Amino acid sequence: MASINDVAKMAGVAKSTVSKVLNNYQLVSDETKAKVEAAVLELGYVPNSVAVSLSKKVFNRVGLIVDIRHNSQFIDEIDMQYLTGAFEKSKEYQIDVVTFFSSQFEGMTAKQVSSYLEAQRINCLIIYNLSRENQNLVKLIEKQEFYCVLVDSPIVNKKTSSVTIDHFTAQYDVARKTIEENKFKSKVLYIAGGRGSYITEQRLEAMKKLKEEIPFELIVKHGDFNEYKTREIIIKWAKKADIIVCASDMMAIGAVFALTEMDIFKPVCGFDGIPLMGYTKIAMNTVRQDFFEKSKQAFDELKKLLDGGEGQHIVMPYKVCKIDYMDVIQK
Amino acid sequence: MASINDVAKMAGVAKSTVSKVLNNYQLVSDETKAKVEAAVLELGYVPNSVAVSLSKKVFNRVGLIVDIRHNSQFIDEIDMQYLTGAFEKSKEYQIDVVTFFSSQFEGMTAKQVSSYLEAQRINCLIIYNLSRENQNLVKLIEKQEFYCVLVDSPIVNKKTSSVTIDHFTAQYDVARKTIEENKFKSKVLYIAGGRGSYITEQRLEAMKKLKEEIPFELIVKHGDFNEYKTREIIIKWAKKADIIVCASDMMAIGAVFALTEMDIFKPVCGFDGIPLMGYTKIAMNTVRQDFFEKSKQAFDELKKLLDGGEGQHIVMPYKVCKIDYMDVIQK
DNA sequence: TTGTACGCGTTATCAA
DNA sequence: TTGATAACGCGTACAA
Repeated sequence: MASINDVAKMAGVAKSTVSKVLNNYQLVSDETKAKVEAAVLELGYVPNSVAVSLSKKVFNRVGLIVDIRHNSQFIDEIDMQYLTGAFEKSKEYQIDVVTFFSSQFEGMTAKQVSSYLEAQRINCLIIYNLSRENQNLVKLIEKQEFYCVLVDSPIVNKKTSSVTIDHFTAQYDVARKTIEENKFKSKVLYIAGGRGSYITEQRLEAMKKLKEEIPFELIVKHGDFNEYKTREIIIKWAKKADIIVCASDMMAIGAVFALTEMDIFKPVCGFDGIPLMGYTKIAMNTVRQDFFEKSKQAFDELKKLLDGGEGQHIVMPYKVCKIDYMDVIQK
Repeated sequence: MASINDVAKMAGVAKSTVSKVLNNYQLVSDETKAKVEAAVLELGYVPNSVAVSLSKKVFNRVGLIVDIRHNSQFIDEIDMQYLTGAFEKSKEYQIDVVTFFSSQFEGMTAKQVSSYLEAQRINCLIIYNLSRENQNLVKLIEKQEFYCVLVDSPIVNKKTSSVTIDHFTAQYDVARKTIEENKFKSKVLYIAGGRGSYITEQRLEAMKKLKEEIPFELIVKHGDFNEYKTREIIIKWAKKADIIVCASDMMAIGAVFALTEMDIFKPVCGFDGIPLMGYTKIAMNTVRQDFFEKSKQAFDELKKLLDGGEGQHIVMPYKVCKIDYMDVIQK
């Protein structure tokens, strides 16, 4: 591993001059610049990022906080899409990332979380699907000690941006479509996500608006994005409903499988558009969003913040459609 | 962020003394030790890892190389299990990890890969499911410039360990069981994985042995672990076979779905035991292995290498069984 | 047992 | 336009 000293020696200049060339200072003659660049190429010199960070006193490291729920053996593909998107961007920008699971922070105070992250030299966060119940993280964002980008939570301040789809309109669209496609629709069972999650609240609001417009009787139960819990709700409540609207595909899959076992049929719609849906061979309306792209966008926003930009709100597109197995496996 | 100087000042000792206390040197009086520890606690001092690495000249960073295939929208859960296992251990050992996709290194020379990794201060690798065709990585391992742990590739040297299940016996077991359960078994279609993959070769050997023992006619086709390709193989060859043995669950799922569409039934067995299988509601024999655990074990082996141990070969357990939806969602 | 001084690889400042 | 030198925070030989 060649160091800056080796380059300086080979180019016959001082190491501070090498540093200037590398960091694009103005006051360097073309001649010495050329000499230095030749030496850099010859030695295959790459600056030692550790030393750079020590000297500059800033070490940009991004903590990715993913809300992986370990209550099923199946690891949510959504989070995987989020992570791969962020990994890709981290390579592009040459910024280190560290992955965390939000469960890690439960039971800690905001102060504890903050020093835990500081100890790992993390100064930025991308938080996916923050729950309002995660008080410590919410406080962290308010304190603005870290640069933050929130995916699917509508908080913005000077150091915090937000990247999300319009959950309200999306839920409205997919539910309206499903309800209108069906003959019996006087009773709708809505299986909401986890209490405290921002997206849960927005989606629930959409259902309430739709209820006024159509109208119908709305039964709301919380499935907490948990397939098994949804299953139990279905067993208990499905008979009372004409149509079942779920706030996530995972819950919708749980609902359909439970209905099948009960040997009754009710229209169901989901939310997310996950590829797994293709494998279940269930054809239901859902909201398709590009998690990979959303995560990449989030990283771009983070980069803007690091470059001195102010926090802003970004809205990404979605599509109401069905997920087909053949489309999924062909890419 | 308190530094070692702050601690020294508060404790009224020299910073080198603080360092000694922190690094558990023997020759420090209990009295000063107590003073220093009190100051550390008081200030919430955590050593600056950047400065530590610069000073020690070693920066342990692990590159995780996963073989995510982007030829399907569905991201392989196996890799996700591998990554989460490694992430968990990285926190336990306080060692940084960086995730790479093997496709990134295709077309690079061994030298290029090596300096690319060096530039990122990576000195360890965990490589999941290495393909023999990835010549640059194979050379890297042989050169022993990095501490390596290979998951599912049987290479071991001084700086390289291997963690794997017994693919030969596992493939033998599941195929034998499936064949014996069935009446017609004179022709077996074996859909192998990617050419060049170590596991592909071991599993294929098992089929050849079995063929001699039972015996039956063995037709071998390469599905490259690709579901879509498997589909095409099935459409072309399924009629010629009594039983279909697949070298992975993803391929097995592709096979079953294709057979269903062709409206013919043939027994199929898979390999891996992925939770996705539960969602397809297909009941087939497969080899269940714990990817999460395998990855954690791999990290443990890496730690041993870093602590001065020699490379060794670790064999993990597996189980021949079926994957049930209800088991999957309940955990 | 404690403290001093130097090195690690880089950037920033200031004098030449 | 260049070069010498002091930080940055820590570990460690060596002197006290």
